[in-house]
Amino acid sequence: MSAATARAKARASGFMRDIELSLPLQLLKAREAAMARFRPMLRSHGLTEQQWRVIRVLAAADALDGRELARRSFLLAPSLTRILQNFEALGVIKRGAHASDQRRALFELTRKGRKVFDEVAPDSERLYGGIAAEFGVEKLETLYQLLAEFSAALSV
Amino acid sequence: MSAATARAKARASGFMRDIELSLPLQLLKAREAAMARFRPMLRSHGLTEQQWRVIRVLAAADALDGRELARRSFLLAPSLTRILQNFEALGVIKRGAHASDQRRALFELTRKGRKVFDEVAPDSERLYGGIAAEFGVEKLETLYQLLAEFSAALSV
DNA sequence: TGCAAGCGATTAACATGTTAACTATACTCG
DNA sequence: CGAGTATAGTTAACATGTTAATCGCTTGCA
Repeated sequence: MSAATARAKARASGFMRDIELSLPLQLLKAREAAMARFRPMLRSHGLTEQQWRVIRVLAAADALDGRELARRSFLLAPSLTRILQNFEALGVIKRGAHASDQRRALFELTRKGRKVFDEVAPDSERLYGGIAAEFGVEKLETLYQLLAEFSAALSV
Repeated sequence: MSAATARAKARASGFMRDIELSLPLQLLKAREAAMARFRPMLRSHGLTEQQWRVIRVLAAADALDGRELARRSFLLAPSLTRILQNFEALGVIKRGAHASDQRRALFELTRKGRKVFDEVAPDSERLYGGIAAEFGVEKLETLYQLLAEFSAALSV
């Protein structure tokens, strides 16, 4: 596009920063760069990224209710409901009753679920290590810090 | 979970870094913190985030073929196909033929599409300005830089 | 006690993400 | 020229994202 055309377009449609200055888009690109490595590995284990997050959270806890599971795995309730129904049918998790609140359900991995975790975790750690090495451990730390500050700054 | 339980679990299921050290998850959280502000605004205009990306890209260009539109809006081909079919039916975009390649289609905004852009762009700029102000322009710049380096480092 | 409000989980409806398959067109090289 | 390969776009199938509505249970409070 010529400069004249650009000016004409600016008059016609107003100004807006270039889409390259869209933070959601750049966050998405960075995320995709990382997920492009994890996704094929997870797929070879028959898991989606979100399913792996659920297994990973449950492996680090004992039993969790849905609310806490959703918070830690950063999934919305409807997505979590579907994943848990699927996992329950597959025998990867089991559902228990909450002692004092009949609304809640408690979820935990079955032996089969823990086996899935044990199979996937080493692959995940290996890929993560590769990313840390390529990008640089210090820069990675800086990025974590900035992301945390950003999330905190906007959550007010 | 007690320390003893944690150790037992570590023996039983192997080690894995805490999920808080998942870069995809932290990128997702930061992205969600930002999108939580944009999404209600876009919804009030009847748009999804992805639909707005398409309009925004087309507003900054003349006519684009699907390949280039997908690249700039960072959408996969199937998603783009659905969005463009929807937009075409609504009269937001129009589809033209490519001069020398019958496989390609050229897409551009209609007058109606440019009107949508003109209505949404000021709201988008306003929200973006608020985020930049709250997080800090310099830190935002650092974050952009780190994200770009990360994406570049992993795209090898 | 009883009821209104709140909460946890699910369901519904539609849009997008993800991979694979498919169609039509374009290219390449013998 | 022509078979084989590559590319642009679409379609299919299933999983997740997003918002709204629903249902049962719990809690606060008159």
